[in-house]
Amino acid sequence: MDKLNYVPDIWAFNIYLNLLCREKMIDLALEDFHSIVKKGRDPDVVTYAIMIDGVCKVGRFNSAVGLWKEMVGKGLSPDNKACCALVVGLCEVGKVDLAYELVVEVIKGGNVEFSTLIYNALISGFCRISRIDKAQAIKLFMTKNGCEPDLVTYNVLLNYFCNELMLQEADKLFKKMERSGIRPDVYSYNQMIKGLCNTNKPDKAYLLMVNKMEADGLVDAVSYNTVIKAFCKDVILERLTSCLRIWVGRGLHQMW
DNA sequence: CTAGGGTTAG
Repeated sequence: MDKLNYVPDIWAFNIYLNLLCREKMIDLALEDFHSIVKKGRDPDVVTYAIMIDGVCKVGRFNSAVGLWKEMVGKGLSPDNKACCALVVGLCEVGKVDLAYELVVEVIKGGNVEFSTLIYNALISGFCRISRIDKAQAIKLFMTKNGCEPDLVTYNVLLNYFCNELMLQEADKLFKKMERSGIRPDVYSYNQMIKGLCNTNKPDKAYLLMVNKMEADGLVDAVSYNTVIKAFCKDVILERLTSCLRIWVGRGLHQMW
């Protein structure tokens, strides 16, 4: 095309840039991206989404933020996919605050319909930095905006509650999920098992696994590993305490 | 319906 002096239209450019990004040839992609303007074509939202996704995938988050600001600065309105590229990319490395700060206006603007993906990425990001308040607020917001929480939304929150040993909350959420017509999957159950094991109830975890999960065909290596590890820990703890009891009972600790 | 993407566990 260059030889023939044709200037590719924006569609051709985007397909080409996407290919370069997929091949991780980011520097070349950026170079050609900048030449778009020189050749008289204006990058559009798709171009920016491709580039933002591409730079995030190679860990260049500052470039992603720069591209985003450039896009907004040009008066382009980011759509669902552009937002996803930035949010998913930034949340993956724990920069959820920055991601939220950048897209919050777009989300609250109400002009764009968002997929659950973007909400889930934000909820997961906030859970990871223990901002459950923020995560819950986003869950409420998505429902209000006509985007129902899905299996992943629930699993992300279950993961949080189980990690924080808030089992009653986890239980409540689990039931709520079932009431909403969402069938828990292996992830959901494995989170519950983890919660039970970490609150010293490996027997309950075992029963859940054998009775409920096996029956539904929802059991995998993670389930068994979690329960086995908990049982092992219990046995070790039991023996350790009995050793210590004898040790103290004989007054041996006073010799230290 | 000419292009861009995928979030959660041991």
